Amino acid sequence: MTDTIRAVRGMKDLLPPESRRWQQVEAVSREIFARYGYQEIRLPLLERTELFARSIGADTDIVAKEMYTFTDRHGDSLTLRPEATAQVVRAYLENGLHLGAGVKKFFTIGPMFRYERPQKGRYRQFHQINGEALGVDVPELDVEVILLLLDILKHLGLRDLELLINSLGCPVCQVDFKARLTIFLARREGWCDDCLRRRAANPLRVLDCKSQNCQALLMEAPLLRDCLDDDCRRHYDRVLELLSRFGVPYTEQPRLVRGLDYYTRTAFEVTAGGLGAQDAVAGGGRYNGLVKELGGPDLPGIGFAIGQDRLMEILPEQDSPAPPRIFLAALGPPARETAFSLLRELRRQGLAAEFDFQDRSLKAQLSLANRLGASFTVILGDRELAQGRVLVRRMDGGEQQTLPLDGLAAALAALIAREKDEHRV
RNA sequence: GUGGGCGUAGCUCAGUUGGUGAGAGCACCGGGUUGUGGCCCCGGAGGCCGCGGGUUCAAGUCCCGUCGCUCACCCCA
Repeated sequence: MTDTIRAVRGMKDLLPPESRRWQQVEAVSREIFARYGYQEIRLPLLERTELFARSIGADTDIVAKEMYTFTDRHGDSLTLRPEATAQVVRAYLENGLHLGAGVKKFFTIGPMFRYERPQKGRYRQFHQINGEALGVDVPELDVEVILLLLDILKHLGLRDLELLINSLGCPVCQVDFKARLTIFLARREGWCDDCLRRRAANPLRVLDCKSQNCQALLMEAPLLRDCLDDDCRRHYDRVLELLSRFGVPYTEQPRLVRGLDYYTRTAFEVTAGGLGAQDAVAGGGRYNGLVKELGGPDLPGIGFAIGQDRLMEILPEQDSPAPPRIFLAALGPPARETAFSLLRELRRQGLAAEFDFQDRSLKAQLSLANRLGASFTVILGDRELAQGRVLVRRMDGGEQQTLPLDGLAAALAALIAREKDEHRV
């Protein structure tokens, strides 16, 4: 168009009716979180840059090139959060939540920011639903987190999801593995340019290169799971055992590495069709070194993030019935006066009511009522006003009845209640 | 950052080898009912054809540039 101001690249307006579906997704999530004993925390969108630099890893793409970072008026370097886990840990420590014994379980929902080229399923402002459990490192908790995640997705009506899982081991295993992998990578020829770069910076990333050629070369690469020490091995085996026992289908993905440096042991991803190249709807894993890294005691943690924008893309259609609405159609100034008062009265009764703020013909008003999905329209003109009555029109059939203006709110409430009962049957 | 595709009405899109007046469907407004919605019929409003430059007698159509959107790479949710 002309030079009207547009939304910033990679950021979108969320409009009705879609906004309603987002609310529904969030409501379902909250309900399932509550069932599993996870409580909501709401966190700032802005943090000191150092928090992310230290937790996510200075060499990761997120930190190296994707953060929205700026200096505030005080000279502090601040960053719009690119992910939630680091923040959750920060809040956990800052508020002394780690001091009590046992597991602490949280969830948080909100926007994250990464400066990337937008594409399908990837935006500069995107939205995550996060679950985090801190303080205990037992395989049962890993399984709980995965079950929780799958439960949410299932309650949202998603099917045909695939759970990919791997163990990244602990830092000790990783040192061993990286050494072996580095040797392997150096001995082979034919890596793509990106992998040559990764080989130097972070060899683990070579593992999930999408180039067919590199994947072929990787067929004989050492596997993380062969480098796990006894504890990590036992932990991983137990996770898999429990998943099997609960009948949760999974696919072991020995080359699943994930792009944040803090992951240890269990790492997982949920993928779905229909998302294009960005097919991960959710991902997560254990982060046993993170709390300590951020200055706290050596406490473990595990969590996941659901990509809400991607989730919305694959959500099955399901139209929720519109709430019953009453529309007030008024003809002429005196009737409009009465109608406006009546509008307030109906709403005070808890009824959803609306009227035409433009003074238009009855025809136009009924047409509006129809568009809004009103179940009843109250018609109020001079004739009705003179008799102290109104016409009440059912919008689905068109039958009309006359009701006294006195006590109209209660009468309509009764009508609506009966309506609801009938729908339930 | 790199590459492909696309920018015509609020939305989805037509627009033939460049050739009188810029179109359709949906949505919107009005009429067909003196005070009665949906369906139907009639009418109306709404476009610097993304922007700038060039070629040409003539550009929505061809060329260059630019901005934007989109998909993909990188990487992740």
